[in-house]
Amino acid sequence: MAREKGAKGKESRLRLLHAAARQFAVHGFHTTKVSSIVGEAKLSQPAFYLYFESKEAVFEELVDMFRTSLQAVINDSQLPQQESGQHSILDQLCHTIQSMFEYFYSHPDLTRIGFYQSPDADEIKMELVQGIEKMLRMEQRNGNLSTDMSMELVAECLVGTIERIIFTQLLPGTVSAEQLAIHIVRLYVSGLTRKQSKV
Amino acid sequence: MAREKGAKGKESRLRLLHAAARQFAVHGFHTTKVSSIVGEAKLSQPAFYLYFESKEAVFEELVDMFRTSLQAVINDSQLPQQESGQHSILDQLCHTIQSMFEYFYSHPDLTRIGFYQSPDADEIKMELVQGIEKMLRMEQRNGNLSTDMSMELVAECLVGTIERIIFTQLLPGTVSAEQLAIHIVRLYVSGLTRKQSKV
Amino acid sequence: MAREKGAKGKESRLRLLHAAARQFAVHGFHTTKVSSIVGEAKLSQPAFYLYFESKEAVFEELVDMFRTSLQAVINDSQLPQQESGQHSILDQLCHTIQSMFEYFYSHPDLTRIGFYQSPDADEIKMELVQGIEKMLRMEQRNGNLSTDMSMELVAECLVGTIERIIFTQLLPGTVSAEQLAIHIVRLYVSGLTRKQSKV
Amino acid sequence: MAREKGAKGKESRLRLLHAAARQFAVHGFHTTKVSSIVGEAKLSQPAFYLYFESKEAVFEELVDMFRTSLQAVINDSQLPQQESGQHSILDQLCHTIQSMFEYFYSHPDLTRIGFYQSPDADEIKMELVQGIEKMLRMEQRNGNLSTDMSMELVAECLVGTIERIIFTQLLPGTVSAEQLAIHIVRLYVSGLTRKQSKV
DNA sequence: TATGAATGAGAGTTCATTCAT
DNA sequence: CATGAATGAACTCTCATTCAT
Repeated sequence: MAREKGAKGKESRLRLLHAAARQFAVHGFHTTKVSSIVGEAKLSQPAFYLYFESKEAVFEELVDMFRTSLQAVINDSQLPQQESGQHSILDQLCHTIQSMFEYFYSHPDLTRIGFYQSPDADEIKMELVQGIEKMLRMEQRNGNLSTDMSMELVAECLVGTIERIIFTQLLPGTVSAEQLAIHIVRLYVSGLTRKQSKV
Repeated sequence: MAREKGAKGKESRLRLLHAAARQFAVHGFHTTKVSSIVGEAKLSQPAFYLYFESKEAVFEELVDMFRTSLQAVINDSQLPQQESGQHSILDQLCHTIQSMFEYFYSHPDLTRIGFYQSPDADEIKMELVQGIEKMLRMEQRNGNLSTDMSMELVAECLVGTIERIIFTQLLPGTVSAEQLAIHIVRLYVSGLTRKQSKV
Repeated sequence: MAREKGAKGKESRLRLLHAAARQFAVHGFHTTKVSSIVGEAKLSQPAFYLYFESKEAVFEELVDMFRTSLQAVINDSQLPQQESGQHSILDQLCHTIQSMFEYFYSHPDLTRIGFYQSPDADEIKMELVQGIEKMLRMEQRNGNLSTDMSMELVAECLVGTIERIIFTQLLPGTVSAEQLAIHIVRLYVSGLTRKQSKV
Repeated sequence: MAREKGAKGKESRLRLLHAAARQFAVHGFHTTKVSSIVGEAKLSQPAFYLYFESKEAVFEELVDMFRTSLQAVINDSQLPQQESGQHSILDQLCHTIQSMFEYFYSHPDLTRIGFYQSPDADEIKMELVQGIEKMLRMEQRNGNLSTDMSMELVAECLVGTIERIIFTQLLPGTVSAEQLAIHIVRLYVSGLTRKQSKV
């Protein structure tokens, strides 16, 4: 199976993958018919099975792509050099969130699939929570954050926020990734009370 | 059709409704088979159609129940009249959220359906956002909240948080509705910075 | 599955079973379509799955019926009381073979399936060989048979003969079960040479 | 189409033929996929259609090879001219059967196909029956065989035996072609009764 | 001579839904 | 009020076969 080698084959596979992502994102797994996928990809149904084992298999492939990319984004964005100097509080977190938002924004279908449609969604979000929790803990250790809240709970809250914001603000294009990241971090850091925040 | 009256009929209908809620909550709409619903309700398939027009119809009925109840909870919890003096900031919000959490906790299946499974989930959450936004605006007008953040955005963030917290903290029973409400509101009001809040 | 209880259900199941036997016997497993089975049984395709798990399942059920019945025939026909007196040589074998022939004749479809179409055919025939070998050994011990041939080989030969004779003589109705049994046993006992046999 | 000439072409064709024989012998016609045949032959699917019209066509070609060869074996082995005196009874038959066994043994795949898998199997066996019947009749006319049995029936019995013995004794290599031929003929000629035969 | 890529046709199976009782 | 029995419609997947190179 999947003996394809040449450029044409790879292109067809990609077309199918994109079409599948679109359909799954919009209609969900069950409502998406293989026939619509191949329809959008302008191929016949058997062609689908030339490149994928089953409808489930493509779905999983897409979910894995999302999952892997998301992890990569988190890891890669963690790099910004921690200089000795005064980077304002939580720059790191803000930067990571912005990077994630940028990824989500440029992969809306995968994001919808990975966050909404997949049975693994919970797991994926858990991983996200853990990543964020780690960052929060670090800041906490650095003395930048209050010690009387469970950072795990805060991370959960933040992930919930992120998740929702993606679909109501980011993907519709209402607000930019950067703005969104800034707003959210400021909110979480300083809260809603009058005294101005410094972020 | 066949508007049933007797007690037995009503009971059967209820059994089906509960069974459906359970199945939908656990397996989602498409994966839930009418046969499993009637199986759990210890009735036959035709009996199902004696009480409901279709599989979709029960689902919608359940979603509507959730939607309506949620609205009621919001409205009812809004009542505690603001007495004379200084009730600590955002008591109202905290109370509302706690009431909601209590409702969610006692109706986990409906909650899962209304928040996760339903195509109307977005709408329902929007309504929730609006309710919360209204409250936040009021506090803002009362001078209790910073004016340099969009209360709409904050409401969105808060709803995202609530939504996630329900499934990871509340329903598993890890934290009580009251505690959860307090924590969340404190987080949103005071933020994560060192200086302790008094909420 | 297969919740059928009433008389009508049982009758439908039987109709399907017969139709399946017919179709499998004539066309073999792969060429037989579920659509032809239900066609012959005057039912719709879903009805088929009301009574059987799959096309393979019916097939196996039929094979098992054949296998079991065949064993039963062998066992039951082994009973004829061994009197002290002179029952002519190999009466027992002859009687068993005749009983088998009678069964085959009255269940031609099952026989075709069990002997020709089933992947288990080899096993079934092996069982048959063993049954016959046992009888031959008994006669050998009784001093009725030559000791310089492997009874296992003879049993194999005999089963081959039986198998073929069924389809070319018995089922077409050319020769009766009784006549056939007598001829075969006589042939195997006395051989083809001039000196007359006494059977 | 495309009557190929070159050596490479002929070799590819042969490879396919062998692969097909193997696959058909093991899995039967329907379960054998063209893809497995070309897989075993290390060629691509279109290559298959370069040399054969269809899956059915190869199958028929193989069956025809078997059928023709078998006839040839029978005819050729009939040659050993009956010399002067008393060649022991049924030497001819024994020799023919041995020749056939030798052919079967060296062409196990074709044999399985021609005897088991082909729809023409019945016809092929009928031809075999006729060949053997002719020989038996000749011996009968020569006064070597009893006259009170139908030689047609005996031929049928013998073919059944041969058929089975091939797959349970010959092909597994348990017994040699020569030994097998001797045993069988002795059995059919002298039977199972005590008085020893001299064949 | 050979193949990567593609497809038409069809099979088995599932499921929500209804008929007859 | 309830069910055993049945079905229409649809969907996923397979396979022999061909096109274009």
